[in-house]
Amino acid sequence: MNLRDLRYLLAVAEHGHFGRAAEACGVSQPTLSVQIRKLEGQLGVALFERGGKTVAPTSACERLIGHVRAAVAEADAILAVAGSLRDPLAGRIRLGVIPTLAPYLLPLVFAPLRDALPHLEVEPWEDQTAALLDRLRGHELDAALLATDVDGPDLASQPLFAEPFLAALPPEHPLARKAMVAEAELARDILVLADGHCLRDQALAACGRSEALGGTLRAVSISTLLNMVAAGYGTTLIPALAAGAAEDAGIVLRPLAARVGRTVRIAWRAHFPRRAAIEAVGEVIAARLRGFAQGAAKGAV
Amino acid sequence: MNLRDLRYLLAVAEHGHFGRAAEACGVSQPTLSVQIRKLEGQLGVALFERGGKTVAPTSACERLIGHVRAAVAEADAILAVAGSLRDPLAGRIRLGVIPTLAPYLLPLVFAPLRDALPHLEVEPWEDQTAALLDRLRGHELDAALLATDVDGPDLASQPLFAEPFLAALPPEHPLARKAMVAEAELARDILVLADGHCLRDQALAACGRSEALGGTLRAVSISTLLNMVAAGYGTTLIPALAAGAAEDAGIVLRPLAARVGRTVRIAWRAHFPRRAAIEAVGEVIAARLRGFAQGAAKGAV
DNA sequence: TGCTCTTGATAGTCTGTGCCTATCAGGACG
DNA sequence: CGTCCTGATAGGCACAGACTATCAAGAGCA
Repeated sequence: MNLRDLRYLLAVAEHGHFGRAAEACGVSQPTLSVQIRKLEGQLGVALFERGGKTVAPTSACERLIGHVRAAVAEADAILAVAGSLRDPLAGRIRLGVIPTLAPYLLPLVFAPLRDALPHLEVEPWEDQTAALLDRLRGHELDAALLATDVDGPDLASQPLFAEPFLAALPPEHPLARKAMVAEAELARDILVLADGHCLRDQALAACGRSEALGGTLRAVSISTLLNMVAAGYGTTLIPALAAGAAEDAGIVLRPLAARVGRTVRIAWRAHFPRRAAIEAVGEVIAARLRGFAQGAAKGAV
Repeated sequence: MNLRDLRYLLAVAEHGHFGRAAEACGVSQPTLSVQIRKLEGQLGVALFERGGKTVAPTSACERLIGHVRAAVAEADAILAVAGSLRDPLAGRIRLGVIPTLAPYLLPLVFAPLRDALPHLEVEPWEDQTAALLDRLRGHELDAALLATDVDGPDLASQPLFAEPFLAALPPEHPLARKAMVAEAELARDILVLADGHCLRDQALAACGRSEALGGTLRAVSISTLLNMVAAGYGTTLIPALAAGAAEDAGIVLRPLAARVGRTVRIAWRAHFPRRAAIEAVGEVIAARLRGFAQGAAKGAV
């Protein structure tokens, strides 16, 4: 049994006439005669009573035709839905974003994404790098915005923009009097995020330490860190997109002598079939942040 | 797009593995790979993301799969319903019966029909011959029990049993003293049914008249006729199956000298596809009435 | 009654497609 | 680094579905 046969059956039932049904189906009349007869053979029931001039559906046909209509309607629905899904720049993209990026980047790119890709529904998911990669590999996410390289042949990625780090100092800190801070100078009293944040490792590496300061601080967000710095507990190192939040907290920001920073990139499964959507999202974000590396050093976003 | 392809799609989605899905479908793995890929091409969307070891449905696939399941389920329903309709001795037969036969025959054959053809639902419809033939030709009935020959190449029929006529007389009627009545003797004061009843014409023909007695009587049933006879308004001629009703009304019945009668037959459209059901019904009725022609003359049914 | 028109069925043929086996390619794992 | 697993690809075969041409059966009409 075949969907085509079911359409033929519907056509004959509707027209009550093989010739006109064949015309409606765009095939020849013998084709319809043969296929309907074959269908009757497969089903084991007569579907039509062929009289001299009339073709009338049998009661068996009437019992079946509701299901036939339903099957054909579902098949049409499949085609219709597939048609609406055909646009690679439409649909939903589940996008993971690391916590040190999400609160500062997403407000910047939401409107551009909506404008440039109106049919793409970007659904953000905030978590740490390792969790995002797990979800990405587990098909729970389609892409992720990370600040680290990704490895493994199952994933691919593309850099979007460079984000410098800035020294964040309490106003009364001695280093706040300098126009520029050397990374190593922060090592003495730097505060870093909790385990699992890529920014923690990057900040420690930047100032030449391999271990965090002893202590119980387990800051889970840059926001917490900034409050600690503002209260004079120490210094820290923040990504440039968080500059606005830092200044709002009354913190002094200084560029770093070696201009260290991180590269934000978008990652996806190598076999993900809607790569075009990923690349479009990445391009919109990159365009929004273009020239950011230069401007950020001067505090402009 | 093909129902087979949809089943393949469901199998791959369910197993997440082309090889095992192919085994479940009873085809080779390359067949599935090719057909799924072809389906993706037809739909214009990727359905599965093939990773190194994993096959995961895309979001498009998840959007479509409900319709796919529905289409396949409807197709299965078609097969299941067709299977249940396959028995030619099952289903519904709309059976027309003429009014001079229905009230006397149906009570006799209902139980035998139910016993012999338990899956066949015989739905009686009572009307005069011409109306029954119209409905039969118009596919509103599947068969009809008539007492006349049918003509035309579009209809076929088969005799079931012979039903003699009996003279029905008021007890005080002069003819009631005779053991047997010659048909012509009834002509003087015979009462007949209204226009359209085949029995009217047959009764008139039997006693050699071509016109009914003048008058306003338009009896629409044998029952009315019997009441008229019982009241002494005249004589009539009834089919043997109505003998019981006549005797209940206190009417004297006499066999006819020339043994005229009618033949009850079943008629159907020549192209009606469930001829087996018709013939089975006819055979049950004929069997029930077998030997009736002889017995009826003696008043036994 | 016989002619013609309509309509579905049948025959013969061709092409496309679905299936197979054999083999390749890429990634995982010891 | 070789081996296994898994999906993709290639080549060949067979059948199904489509076409054209034609037949057969009824209906309508002269």
